[in-house]
Amino acid sequence: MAQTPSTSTDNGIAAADAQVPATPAFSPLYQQIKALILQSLQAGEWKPGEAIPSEMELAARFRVSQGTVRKAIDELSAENLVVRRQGKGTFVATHSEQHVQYRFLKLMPDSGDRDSEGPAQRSVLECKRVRATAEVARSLALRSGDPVVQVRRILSFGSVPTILEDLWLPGNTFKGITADQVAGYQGPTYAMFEVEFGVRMVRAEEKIRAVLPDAQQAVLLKVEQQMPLLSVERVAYTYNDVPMELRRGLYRTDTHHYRNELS
Amino acid sequence: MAQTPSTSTDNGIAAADAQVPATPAFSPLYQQIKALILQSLQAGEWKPGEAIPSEMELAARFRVSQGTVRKAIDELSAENLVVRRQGKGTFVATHSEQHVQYRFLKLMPDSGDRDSEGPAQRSVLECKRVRATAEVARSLALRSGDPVVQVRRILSFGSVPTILEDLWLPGNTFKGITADQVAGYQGPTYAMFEVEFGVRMVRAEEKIRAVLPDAQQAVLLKVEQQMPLLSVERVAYTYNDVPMELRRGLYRTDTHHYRNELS
DNA sequence: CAGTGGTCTAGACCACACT
DNA sequence: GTGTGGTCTAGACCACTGC
Repeated sequence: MAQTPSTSTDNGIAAADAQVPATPAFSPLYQQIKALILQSLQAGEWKPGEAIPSEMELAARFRVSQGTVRKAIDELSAENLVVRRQGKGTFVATHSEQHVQYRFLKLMPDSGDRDSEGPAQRSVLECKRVRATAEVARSLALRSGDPVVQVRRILSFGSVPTILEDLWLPGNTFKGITADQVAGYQGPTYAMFEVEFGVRMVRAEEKIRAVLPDAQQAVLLKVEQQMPLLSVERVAYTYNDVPMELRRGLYRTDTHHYRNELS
Repeated sequence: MAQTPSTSTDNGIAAADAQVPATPAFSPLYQQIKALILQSLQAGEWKPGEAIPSEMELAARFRVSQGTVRKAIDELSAENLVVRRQGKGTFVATHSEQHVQYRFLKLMPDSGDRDSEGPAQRSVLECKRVRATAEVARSLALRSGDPVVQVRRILSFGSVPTILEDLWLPGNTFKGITADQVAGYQGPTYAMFEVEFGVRMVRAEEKIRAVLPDAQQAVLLKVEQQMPLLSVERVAYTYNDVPMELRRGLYRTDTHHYRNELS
């Protein structure tokens, strides 16, 4: 990693042959540093909420300048993997105590903000071991029939059932998860995943549709079957784009709306 | 703007009194540079698609180092106001010829990508001068009764009507807009706004709901009234967070879905 | 006070695009 | 080759936090 301003453009890739590389495979130093920090993050060298070493320390460890470490951390920070706090340090991001609770939930009350309606009440209807259907397996990069945990729950705001959700989790990683754990944990469920299973969700993709509930769904949400609902299918990923959760939600949108910012 | 490493922390804010400032109002140099570049962008000093001066030139103009200009442009680039191209220069972002056509349209075909289904066919149903309702006025920061232009159109993919949209535009800025302009322009409508009216949309907010169409909407989209549709209400903003368009779309989501990425 | 992240500079060199 | 953005360094100083 040592590299002075007058170093060659070698890049650490020991070419076994002198053929013209199809891809130059040029990767700036700060990207390599970023990858190394990412590895430590992934390996759990620093736990969620903890501080990572200071920029100077990391610079010394990797034998690069502070500026290079800085640029690496800049990107990690932009990806919400890490949070900088001036005067204090850089901390591993966490779904707990994050000033943005419910980072992945975009449903907002039509009037007021999320604080004004208070926290959601959760009631877990089911939490059972099942085998992955072809569809679930595809989303979670498993094989059909692999063990998964399915959780069904309802989120209510002001005692009005608003979200009906099904979660599918890889059975091996979430071995022994119980309904009580899902229902009883204080704070976001993704925070519980961090504490109890060491799984940190880093990003997610959602596919949104308008649908009508089936008979059972209508009963559970206490709405008529003619009421259109938002169907939100989410796949959440840990590090390295490994999918770790499939979630299908039905949202009432008569008093709430899904809010999105485009740029 | 001249500031050497040993400059005082003055910051250009000539304090009229010595009271303790409620807000320190500290703004780093690069933020001030960013604001200046933003002003030039807004004033139209460089047109969409054109190159802005090189980093070295801007550094000389503002009497700061290249690194400081660089950080200013970094943020403008992150906000999609400007596009950097190594070896060529930095260009004013545009909705035309942007490799990401339809930057604000998140509706995707269920199978394949947007290229595979080809461009949308547009048919403009209406384009008329009206007076702003209270609701439209609120969204566009106008007063009730102010002149606005309302456009209604249908977007079809593979000759299947998929989106029914109403657009409201401030009448003063979009004076003289015609249905032919909206329908006939090659490329995104937002690109037409840039070329014909000098209006560049920079960001947008959307509120999404599931709804059933009324009788007229169902006829126009050629769907049954029981088919749930996505209602997408968008407010698009120019520079300085000035709202310039209100758009209400009804999306079919039986063959398409609204795609969102969370992080 | 010391330690952290944040800003700014000056200069060198690299990768890329055009001519 | 020239000019552009992109990377990297070294060092200084500023702003914030907590001891």
